[in-house]
Amino acid sequence: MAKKRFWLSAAVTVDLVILTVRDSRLHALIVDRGVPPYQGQEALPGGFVKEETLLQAAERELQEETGLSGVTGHLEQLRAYGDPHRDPRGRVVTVAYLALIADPPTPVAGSDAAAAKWEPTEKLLEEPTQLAFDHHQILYDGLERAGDLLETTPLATSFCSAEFTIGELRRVYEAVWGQSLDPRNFYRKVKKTTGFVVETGQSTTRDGGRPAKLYTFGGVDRLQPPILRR
Amino acid sequence: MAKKRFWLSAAVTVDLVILTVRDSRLHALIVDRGVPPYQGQEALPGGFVKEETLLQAAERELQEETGLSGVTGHLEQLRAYGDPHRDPRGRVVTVAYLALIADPPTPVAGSDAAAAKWEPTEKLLEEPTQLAFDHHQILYDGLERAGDLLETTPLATSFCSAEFTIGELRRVYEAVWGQSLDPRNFYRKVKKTTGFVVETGQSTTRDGGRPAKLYTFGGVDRLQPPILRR
DNA sequence: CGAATAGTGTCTCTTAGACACTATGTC
DNA sequence: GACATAGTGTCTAAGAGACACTATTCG
Repeated sequence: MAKKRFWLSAAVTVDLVILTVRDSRLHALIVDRGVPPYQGQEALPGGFVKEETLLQAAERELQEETGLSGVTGHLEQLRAYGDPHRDPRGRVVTVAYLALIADPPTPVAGSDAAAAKWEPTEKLLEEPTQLAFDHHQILYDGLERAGDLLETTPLATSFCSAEFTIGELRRVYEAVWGQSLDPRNFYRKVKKTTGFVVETGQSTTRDGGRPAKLYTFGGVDRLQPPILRR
Repeated sequence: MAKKRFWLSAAVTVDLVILTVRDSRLHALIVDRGVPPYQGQEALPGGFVKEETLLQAAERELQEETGLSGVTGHLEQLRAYGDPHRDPRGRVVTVAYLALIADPPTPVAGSDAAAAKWEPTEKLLEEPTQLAFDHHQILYDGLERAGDLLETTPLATSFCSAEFTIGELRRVYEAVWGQSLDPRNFYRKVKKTTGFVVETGQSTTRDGGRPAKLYTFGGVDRLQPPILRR
C-alpha cells in the first residue's frame, strides 16, 4: 500500500424507492428529513453503507424504515447517482434500490429518520419537485423500472399478499402503468403465461361480486409470453 | 459539520464494458493489468473517479483506453458493484458502464494501463474465469444488457459506421444475440419500425452480391414496434 | 454461367384486443 | 329483482416466421 489513498474518497449511501399499491393507487414511502441538509423537507429513505454489501445495506434500511423484520417483496438495485454536487456535505455517491412490497406493512415505524409515510407517486411527480437531493430523478427512474419489470417478470405478485385474485393482480398492473386494462383479456393472458400463478383451490368474495379463485405465485422468474402494455 | 466523517469512506471507480462487432463477432476491450492487485491478469478497463460526474469519468476512461477523442457510439451506466471484499486494497465501490462503439477504433492506444486488446466475448465467458476482481460478473451483466437494448432501442446502429446496410445491421444483431436471423424477415422488420433507419440514396457492393442500399440512423430512441428475439 | 447477397410476395399460425355472453355472489 | 365482479367464447385484424421467388452484382 505504498501510494495509499491518492485516489478520491467518497461517502457511499443507499437510497430506497419503496413502492406499494394501496387502494388501487401506487404509493412510495417518503420520510421527513429531521437533520440537515434539506432539514424538514421530504426525501426517499436511505442511509450510509456500513461494513456490508450494498444489497445488505439496502435490506437493512428497508427493515429500519418499514419497521418490519421479515418484509416480503422484492428488492433490486436501480443504479448509482454520483454527481459531485448532489450532496452539499461533499462527495456522496448513492446507490439506489427499488423495493416492491405488499401493502400490509402499513404501520411505518418512526425509526431514527423522523416520520415516514406513504405518498401517491402521482402526487410526488408533480412539479415543482419537493424532494431533497436528486431524489425526484431517482423516484422517476424507479417508477420507470417498475413499469418495465411488470412486463417481463412476475414481480407484480410482490405487491400482492400471499394469496390474491386475478382482479387484484390486474389492479396492480393498472396502478403501476397508470392505465386501465380489459379484465377479461387480462384474465386469460395471466392464465396463459406458464408458471405465473397457481390456483389454491380456495376462493374469496372480498372484492364483491362472484367469488374469485385465489392464486399464489407460480415461481417462474420470467414471464413467457410477457405481458406488454400498449 | 459536527460529526464529520463518522460514515464509511470508500474509493469509487468506474469500469467499462466496451463492446464492438468485428468480423461478425462480438468483442470486448480487455486490458492486461500492469500493477497489483491481479498484476498480469486480464481485466476490464477502468479507473478512479476524480472531481467529476460518474458519466464523465466513464467518458474519460473510454477515450483514454481507446485512444480516441471523439468516440462515436453509446455509453450508459450498467450498475454499481460494492461487495466489501471485491478489491483486496480495501473498500472500493465501482460503477460499471456499458459502451457500444463502431469498429473503426481498432488501433487501441497503450495508455497508462498496459496493453489493451479486443477479445471475443464468447471466449471471455468460458470458465474458469480469468478476469480480475468481479469483472466476469460485470461483463456478463453488460452482455445481457446489450442484448436487451437491441430489442427496444436503435442502439444496434452504435455498432455500425455512419452509413450501413441492412445486412450489416443484421450481423450486429446476430453477433450480440448469438443466433442467426432470417435475412428477409429481418429486412422487413427493420423497415417497418418507424424511424429506425433512413435511406441515403446511395448503395454499396462491399458485402458482395447485389448492391445494397445504404442507410443512416433514423433518430428515434425507442423501437416501435420492438425487434424481439425468440 | 454460378454464387452470393438484396429485396418482394405470400402463406400459415399465433396473438392481441374488442366485446357478447354466462356464472355466482351481495344488497 | 339490480348490481357487481368472475370467467368463457368468439370474431377480427395484425404480426411473426417459413420460404418461394425475383433482382443485381462479381468472377
